[in-house]
Amino acid sequence: MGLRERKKHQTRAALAWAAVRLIVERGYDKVLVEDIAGEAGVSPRTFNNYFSSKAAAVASRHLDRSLRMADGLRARPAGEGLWTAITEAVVAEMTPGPEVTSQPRPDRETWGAGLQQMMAIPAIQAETLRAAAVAEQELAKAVGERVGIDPADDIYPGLVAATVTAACNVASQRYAAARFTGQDDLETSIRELLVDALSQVAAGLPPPGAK
Amino acid sequence: MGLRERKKHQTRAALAWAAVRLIVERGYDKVLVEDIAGEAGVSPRTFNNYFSSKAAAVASRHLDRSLRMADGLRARPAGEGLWTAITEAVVAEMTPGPEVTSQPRPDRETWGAGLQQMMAIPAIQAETLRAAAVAEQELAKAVGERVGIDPADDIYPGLVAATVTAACNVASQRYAAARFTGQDDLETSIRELLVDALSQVAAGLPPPGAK
DNA sequence: CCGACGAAGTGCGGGGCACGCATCTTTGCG
DNA sequence: CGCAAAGATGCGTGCCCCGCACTTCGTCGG
Repeated sequence: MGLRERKKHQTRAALAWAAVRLIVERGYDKVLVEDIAGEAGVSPRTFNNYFSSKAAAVASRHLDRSLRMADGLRARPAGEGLWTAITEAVVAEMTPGPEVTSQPRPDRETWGAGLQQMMAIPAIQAETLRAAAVAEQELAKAVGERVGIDPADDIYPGLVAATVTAACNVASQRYAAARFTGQDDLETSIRELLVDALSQVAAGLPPPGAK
Repeated sequence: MGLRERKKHQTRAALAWAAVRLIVERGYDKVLVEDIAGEAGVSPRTFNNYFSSKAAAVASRHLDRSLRMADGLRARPAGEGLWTAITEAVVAEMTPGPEVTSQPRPDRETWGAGLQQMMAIPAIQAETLRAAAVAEQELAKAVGERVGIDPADDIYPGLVAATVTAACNVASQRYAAARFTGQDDLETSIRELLVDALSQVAAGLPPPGAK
């Protein structure tokens, strides 16, 4: 990869990160495109060469993460069961790294509150969901490869991908909600939430004694 | 319901419908808010009293339909199995009424092409997904009522709702794709697609001989 | 090594859009 | 019949998104 492409990725990442950081700190409508561009050291016009909106910049991180899930799934050993492979690939991407968990507690709470504010903005929700939908296509391909079914021929890979995405959304939502409730021994429990949700959908969600 | 509220609903419906019709006919960026408002016999400013954007107006029909699904589920007989009830409620809302199927064939194809164009616009996709997500909450409540589990206590209702929504999305997507492929003996097969997708997710999507 | 090519960054300008605010009109109710 | 509330409208503003033209700088063939 040449210098050119590397700089491009750097700029993209800088813009996306700046967008998230500033918006979490200040609130969505108190951050101008100008601010984000400035933070990343480029002109405002350039921002829109990378992202079609503020919301898209924020969602791009989610998109990238979701795309890495598909890659992660492809990287799982071939002998592994489908749902085990999926669960591992998902958990690997959804677990916060040390750059988060090593933050001092009060900072993390401030950040979490800001994050919730941000995710409450309709435009952000919409773009985030769209990002998930885009990545879902890629996930469907990866699932198709693993089980040997072309997504174009059979609905199965698409259904698995959609279901996995849905389970992730529910789990994250619940994770965020629990934080608000107060209890936050959740550093590990995001994993548990995901494992639980995925195993339930894999098992087929039977109605009566469902749990 | 007083006259006031009825007029409000009328105006809302007129705006939403005008938005869809004009955009399908002309293309998203060749329709101004002004046009939609004019079509509905209301001032441009009023449009934004009802919808926060063009895309939101379009998605509102999807939102309403999805909300009716939750109501439809509540209306199913109590003895009926959960997934049967869900399937019926979903199919009831997703089946196009006679006002569509009675259109002359060429008109319907033109309309379908325009619809696909519209659904290809990122902003529309995003808002549509968001509408589905909002309605999903309501669906989760309805599921919770039916199985006697509070969505706040247990993840199950949320998972069912999310999974159902996902299955619907996959089915519609596939329905639209098939139309593009040329074969359109699909008037009934949207039903079959839904039944198939829902039964698969209900059964748990086992990997090997999945079909 | 160099020169042309093409991709990325930038500045400018315009068409809309979303919304706050003040005002006018309609509705429902006592 | 008249008034309080809710809705519709008009106006003004700040921002956004993008098209276009121009500059800058990696990249690659000769």
